Amino acid sequence: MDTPPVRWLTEEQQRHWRSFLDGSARLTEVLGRQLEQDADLSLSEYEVLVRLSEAPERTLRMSLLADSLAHSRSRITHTIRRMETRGFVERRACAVDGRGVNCSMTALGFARLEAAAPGHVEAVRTHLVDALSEEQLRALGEALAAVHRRLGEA
Amino acid sequence: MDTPPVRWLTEEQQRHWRSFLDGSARLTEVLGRQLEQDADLSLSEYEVLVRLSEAPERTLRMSLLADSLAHSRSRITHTIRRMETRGFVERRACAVDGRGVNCSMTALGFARLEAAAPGHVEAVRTHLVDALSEEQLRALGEALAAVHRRLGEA
DNA sequence: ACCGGGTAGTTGCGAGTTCAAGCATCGGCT
DNA sequence: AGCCGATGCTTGAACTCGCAACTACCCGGT
Repeated sequence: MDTPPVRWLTEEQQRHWRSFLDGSARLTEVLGRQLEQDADLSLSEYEVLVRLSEAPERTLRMSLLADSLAHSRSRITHTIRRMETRGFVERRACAVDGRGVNCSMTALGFARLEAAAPGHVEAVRTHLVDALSEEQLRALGEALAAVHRRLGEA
Repeated sequence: MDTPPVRWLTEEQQRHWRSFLDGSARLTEVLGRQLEQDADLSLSEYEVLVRLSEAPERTLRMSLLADSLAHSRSRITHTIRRMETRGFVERRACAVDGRGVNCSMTALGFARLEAAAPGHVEAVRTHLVDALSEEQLRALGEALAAVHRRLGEA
């Protein structure tokens, strides 16, 4: 009835894991900073706008927004409330489900996204896409897709 | 004198970039949650303890701690202050540089790290290492190492 | 029709992070 | 020696986010 021995990581596994932790933190940090400075948007606000811009009617339910961004519901509520006071989005009750709330992007929000996108894409290129070979980028994406699938199985 | 056309990402590049953003957020989230619940430590507190445990005398300057974790100086100050009140670390003035502060891990801090490590390593295995092939993990680590190098060149 | 458990979203508060400002020290220069 | 910009670290306020509690609504079973 004793605990099984700990299966520590090899030195190499540890190195990769730390590279990931460190690199991803730094990467999202510089991308967030770029957006903040050039477009006065946080990375999550930007992503909210992107999701809305791709949705039919440029409108999404709060919970879909939350799920697709992997954010908590309360986080989305807070974020959207702030964006609403800035005039980028608006909320209205959902007709088919009395509990639901539809969030849609305003023209102002769309304009802000259009203004922010080129600089952001350029930054993603500089710091990620162009820093890697095609294979590396694919491997990176697929690895994290696998991680995501695994998480979903729980 | 007009701006060059935006070099948008291909659909595939976009997919990989989003996988990365999404997957890394979810991964660090579950790992942080595991630590929080099982060991009452945040992921950054855990990493502070790891760095200290590996340092000579189990002691590091505040700024080295900050740099090695890619955290802001004020973030480290706050984190260490909280950990100090919990008895995990202590600070004392640096002898050779009057401005510096040495942070060292206490026995209590070391014990806490030892208690937390097995569960954390197990979680890293479950959600990352065992979810990927050896090549995938290596590719992941190397990709982010490359990103890190590129960031340093700026 | 009504309960009851589950879902959608919001709210207040506490914990953590950033930002700007500040203090002390260092080290090169005159 | 004395200045002065740079470095190391801290502080307090503003802000973001998670948690738990709450309201409102949906839907299945009775």
